Amino acid sequence: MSRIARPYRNVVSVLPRSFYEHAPDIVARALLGKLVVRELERESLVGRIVEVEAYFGREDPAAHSYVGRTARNAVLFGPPGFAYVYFIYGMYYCLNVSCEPDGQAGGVLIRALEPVEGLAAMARLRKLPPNPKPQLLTSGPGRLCQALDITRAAHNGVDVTSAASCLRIESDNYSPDEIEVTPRIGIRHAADLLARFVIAGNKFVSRGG
DNA sequence: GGAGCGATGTCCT
DNA sequence: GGACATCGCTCCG
Repeated sequence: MSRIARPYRNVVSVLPRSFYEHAPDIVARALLGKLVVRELERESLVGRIVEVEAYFGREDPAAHSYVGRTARNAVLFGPPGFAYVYFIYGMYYCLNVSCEPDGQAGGVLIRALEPVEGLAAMARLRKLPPNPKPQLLTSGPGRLCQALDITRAAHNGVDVTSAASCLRIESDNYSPDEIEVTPRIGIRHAADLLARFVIAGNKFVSRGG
């Protein structure tokens, strides 16, 4: 029996805004292995980032920012380190983090987490029976938003660099051994661009893990 | 285990 | 009106 209840929190700190002030592919790679922390009323839900995709600004036909600034995508054009949450296929939400300096569009889509803390609550939020296969909780962009109760109304524009935020990204100084790079998934335009980054061999990536 | 498909709301043309 | 950075279910092997 360990005296340390939550060893992954030995040295945990929220990532500063400067972490996100770079090109989306740079930030995407760097986000692998970091922790998404979602504070509920009574408990914390935590997952480790194992799969991400970079979406570039005005030059990327697959990016929401390609068409220029609109009401929906405004967060992508704002300062770095803010959550961009959008509603897709009439049913699901997807979580991104804005990057690049203020005024320049760019973002990173969080596609899969390895669940770390709060698995029972995640299963309830996903409306799954108790003790499901953990891969069903947070492997996939729609799934992880459901498991962490992330919605556009509550979380679009939230500052993920604030320690006081109910949705933030932290580091416990873990860094993945090997990173795999592939084309992005589920898009029509620029489908050949190598902008998807996964922790090699991780069982919680959304496909082919 | 993989291909096919329907569900379903919002945004921009 | 059409597209959509998805998912879970069926059917088929």
